[in-house]
Amino acid sequence: MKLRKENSTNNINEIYWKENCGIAFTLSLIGGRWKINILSYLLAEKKLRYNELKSRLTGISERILVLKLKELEQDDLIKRIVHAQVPPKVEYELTELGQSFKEILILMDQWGETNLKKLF
Amino acid sequence: MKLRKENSTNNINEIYWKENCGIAFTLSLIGGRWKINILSYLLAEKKLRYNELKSRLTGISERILVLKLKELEQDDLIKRIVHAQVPPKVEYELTELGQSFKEILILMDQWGETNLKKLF
DNA sequence: TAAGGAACAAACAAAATAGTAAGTATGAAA
DNA sequence: TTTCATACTTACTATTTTGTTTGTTCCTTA
Repeated sequence: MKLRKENSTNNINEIYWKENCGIAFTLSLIGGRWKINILSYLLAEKKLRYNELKSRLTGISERILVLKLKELEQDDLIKRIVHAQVPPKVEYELTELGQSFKEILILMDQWGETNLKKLF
Repeated sequence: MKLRKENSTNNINEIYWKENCGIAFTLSLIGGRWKINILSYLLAEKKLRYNELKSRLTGISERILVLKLKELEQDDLIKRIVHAQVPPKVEYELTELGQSFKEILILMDQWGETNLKKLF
């Protein structure tokens, strides 16, 4: 899944900062275009199916959705619940760790909404 | 400075989310490998020269440092103070808007430090 | 007159992230 | 027996971000 070059400067820098700086560590888990959106939908709606997430995340491709869900699961921020059915039914929800982002997400949302308005 | 393709799906998605989601907007300003670190050093030390930032940001390249400082300045998060001297002296400090990130930075730092410890 | 410091700039290259399009598995319903 | 729905894979391509290297400017001091 990961194709990161073990010893690229980029990768070395990321590791260094993740281990030595709380903020960098935090950002490494929720950074990028989609992860916070996934988290905040799950925060608001508790439990969502794959397709429900897909339709809410306007513009996301299936590949990226699956990829981000996997990464979030590996980092123990979300939980994957598989129902043995046909057609398949898979639900996602936040773990306890995922829930602990709540405050940060709320603050980031407030900051964003406040400052977005200034631009329009 | 920007070489973004006006109508790549990637760019379209970013714009859509920036305009419609506070968190996405926030993240668009502080995301990436270095920006939050720059902000938090400036938050802690008030005012820093170019070289001082460079030496604190272990591993950063000059090109990226300059680029990120420019972006932060354009987004009005930091202020560039030029002293007319030779050799040059340029200082950076947070704007008021930059300062308003304080709470978020602190929370992200706390979250990170707490959860970093669990890994070691 | 040559070297030096601070803060960049420019050309190029590598790495990482995101997107596209087509295909797979499963069993039930038509 | 073919179609259908859901939740993905896979192979490939494009875009974006990050890093490397070398060079510039300007006055100052040796």
